[in-house]
Amino acid sequence: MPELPEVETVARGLRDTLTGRVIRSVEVGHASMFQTNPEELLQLKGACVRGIERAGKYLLLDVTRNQRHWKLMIHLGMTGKLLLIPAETPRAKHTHLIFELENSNDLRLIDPRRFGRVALAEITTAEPQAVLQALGVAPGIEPLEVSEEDFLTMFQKRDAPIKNLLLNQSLLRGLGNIYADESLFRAGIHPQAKRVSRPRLRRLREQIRQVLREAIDAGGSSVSDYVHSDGQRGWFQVQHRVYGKEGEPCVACSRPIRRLVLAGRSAHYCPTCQRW
DNA sequence: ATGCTACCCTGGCAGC
DNA sequence: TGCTGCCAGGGTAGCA
Repeated sequence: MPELPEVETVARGLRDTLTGRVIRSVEVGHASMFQTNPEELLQLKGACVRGIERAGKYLLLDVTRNQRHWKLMIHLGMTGKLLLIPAETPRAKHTHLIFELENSNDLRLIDPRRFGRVALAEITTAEPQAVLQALGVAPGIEPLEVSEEDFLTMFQKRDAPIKNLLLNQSLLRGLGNIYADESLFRAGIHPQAKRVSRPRLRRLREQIRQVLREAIDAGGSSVSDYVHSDGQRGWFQVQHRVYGKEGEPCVACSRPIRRLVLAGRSAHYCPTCQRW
């Protein structure tokens, strides 16, 4: 569920409170959540969280103990929540990871559908790239950092519908269904368009950056499950122009928004404002 | 190499 | 009030 703005909001919400904290105990739940052996997570008992960052839709925590250094990857899938809450809070159903911190708070991962993933990699002499690969982090470029030239070359030679390409995390990492649809609408490009021209790709890049920045400012989109690490909802959903608006009038031309299925997902678009 | 489908899960909601 | 079917912000294996 969470895309780049939602994951960025979670990372920001955790950064100040989590950085410098010691993990007093570790509890792991359903094994299918763990890409690496869940037993390895138990090594983090007594470790200190040094920092938290976001790469695409992945959260990356730096953790150290006795000169050893790990990166912990947490992906929230569709329904994952990462909450920082008082330790005495009753355990929610579908809780799959608990870090009890030394300040009487817990960091808890709750994910009903279990589409999320957790992986741990020790940082030794390996190249940073190899560590990210071991953690299963998609190799795509950050959409807020991609240069115009890289963006153009990335999409120009591909033959798939532009919406499918935007969802491919090994090209750009961080866009999901909501922000792909919203960016294409703002750029006036039909989701099924192929071989999009350079001027229109430039416009698309600008609109992607714009919509992501606006969404981060609004704390992300809370459509169903997503909440910040403190349980608060995001508010960008009220600014959606096409996502979830099938049948409603287009904000630009008043004709009804339509929906089709692409890459196994709903694509929402305006058939008059968005051109092939 | 690239593109597409089926599948992984649970829960909420509309319609009967 | 059930029940059924459909839908959902994620990714990936396996096949053309």
